[in-house]
Amino acid sequence: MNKQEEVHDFIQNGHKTYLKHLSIDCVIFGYHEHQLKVLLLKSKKSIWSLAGGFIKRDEPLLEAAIRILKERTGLDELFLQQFQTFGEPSRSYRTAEDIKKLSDVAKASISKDHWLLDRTLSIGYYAVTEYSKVTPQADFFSEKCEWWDVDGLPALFFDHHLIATEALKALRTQIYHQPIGFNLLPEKFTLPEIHDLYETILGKKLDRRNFPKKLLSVGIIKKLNEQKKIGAHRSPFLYKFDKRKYDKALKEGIVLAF
Amino acid sequence: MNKQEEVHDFIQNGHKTYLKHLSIDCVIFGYHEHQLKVLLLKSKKSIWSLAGGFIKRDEPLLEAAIRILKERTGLDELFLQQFQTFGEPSRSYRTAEDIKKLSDVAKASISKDHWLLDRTLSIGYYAVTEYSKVTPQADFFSEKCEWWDVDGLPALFFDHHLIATEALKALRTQIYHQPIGFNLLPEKFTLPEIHDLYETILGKKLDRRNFPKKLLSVGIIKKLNEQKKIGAHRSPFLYKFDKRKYDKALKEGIVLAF
DNA sequence: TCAAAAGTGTTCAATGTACACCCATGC
DNA sequence: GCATGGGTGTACATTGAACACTTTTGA
Repeated sequence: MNKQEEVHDFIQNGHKTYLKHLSIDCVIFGYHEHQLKVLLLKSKKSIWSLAGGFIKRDEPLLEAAIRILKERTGLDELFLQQFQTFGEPSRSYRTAEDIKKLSDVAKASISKDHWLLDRTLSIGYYAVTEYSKVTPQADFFSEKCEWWDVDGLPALFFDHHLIATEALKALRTQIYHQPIGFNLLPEKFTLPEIHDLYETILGKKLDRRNFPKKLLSVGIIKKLNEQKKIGAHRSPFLYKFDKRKYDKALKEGIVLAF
Repeated sequence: MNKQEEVHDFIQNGHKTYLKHLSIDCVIFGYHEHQLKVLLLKSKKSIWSLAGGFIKRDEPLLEAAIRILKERTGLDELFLQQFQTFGEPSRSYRTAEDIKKLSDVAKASISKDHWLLDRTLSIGYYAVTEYSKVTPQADFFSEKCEWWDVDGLPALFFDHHLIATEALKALRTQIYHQPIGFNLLPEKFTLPEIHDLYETILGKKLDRRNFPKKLLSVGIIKKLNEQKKIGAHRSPFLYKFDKRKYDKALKEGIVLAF
């Protein structure tokens, strides 16, 4: 199927594949060079939106989120977290006009009870990734797929601005209580690297000398006897996560104060 | 409509009123005399379950949760919190047999595509209430409605045991970051009363002298110049919440350590 | 030898934790 | 006067926060 056929098929037959009234929206955060970004999509005739999708009739919820994420980023094994379900009735009213923008299906063929006109609740997930790992890939709906600075998002579809804001809040709360970094950093990483990750996500400066104390004392990261060559400067030591303690902290929660 | 007719109508016509594939389950926690309980319902031919319900086609999600809660407890203005959405496909498969148990509708009238046989995702909310304020009230499905000790729940419907466990985890996490007590305690309450509330929810002893320090230093509670007569013992002072600071802490979050 | 980045430890302040004796009340 | 429950403060330990100079590296 070519792209146009795919869209057409989705509009005509999606209701046979997907659950009604429900969608998933993923807020995909990417960090890079001290910038926190969100991956947004845009279709030709429409506005920017989060990476979203529907849940297949027999698909586990988490698998659907992973699938949607993979369709957008090509990555799995990201840090992925359900954080809130959005259910205002007004959040999602589409018009036949909106659907027509998706493809050149004759407007007449969109009946009043078309499945895409239904009220939709959306289950919000957020993900975090190192953004150079991701090749933004527009899917069959979308023309563009780009990273936007979290502090400068454009006008967004529906309530996606609210979803993005809540996701950021949830991520920043979470980072004080769960370790983060596995799958976001290389297997062996330096203190400046992980320090940067935390500063970027929290959007604030963290003292360079105090920062690693808690992670080390909890045992989540371990210093290795190796250094990384970084060119014209002093070689930083490499560290790695202690997966056992990391997972324990993930499960039981920790209290960090930065 | 009498009860039997209501059930019948719900089974036959519910799909016109409610959203497909979606439900809400409320884990209603009640505390009383240092015991933390959960309100459970049981229908005649079935098993114990959480207080659940469906979302009306144009009803905001939160309103639906409030409505379901009110149907069960007669109370509104409870501490009510969305915490997770459950979406395993296997979580909710009913059989025509299950539906028949709800009423004496002829089994033959339950077609294979009956709306109650659909896969259902459930949005989990929890609530907390002082349990003497609640008159457990069986609804039109249920025969019994009782408080069960959180540590001794019976076998539960579907994945309701998981939902209850996750709710308790969420409540216990939340209580370290948001104030709780408003609408759960009388307008004026004593330190022993609020101390008891926290001990009951957390399921552990908290030092009587250290406990109020943080709440006082953050200004969430204020000491009044009045005492409560409690009979044969020394009269404890009354306190009340500073609603402005309470709400601020609710919104911005706090860090408590007990 | 210089510029850029990374390594490292101490002091002080705030917070958390442990702990026990006296007081009020009603019977 | 006694049993019960409530009121209260201090000392110590832990944690967090602030802060600057030295070392390494390659150009």
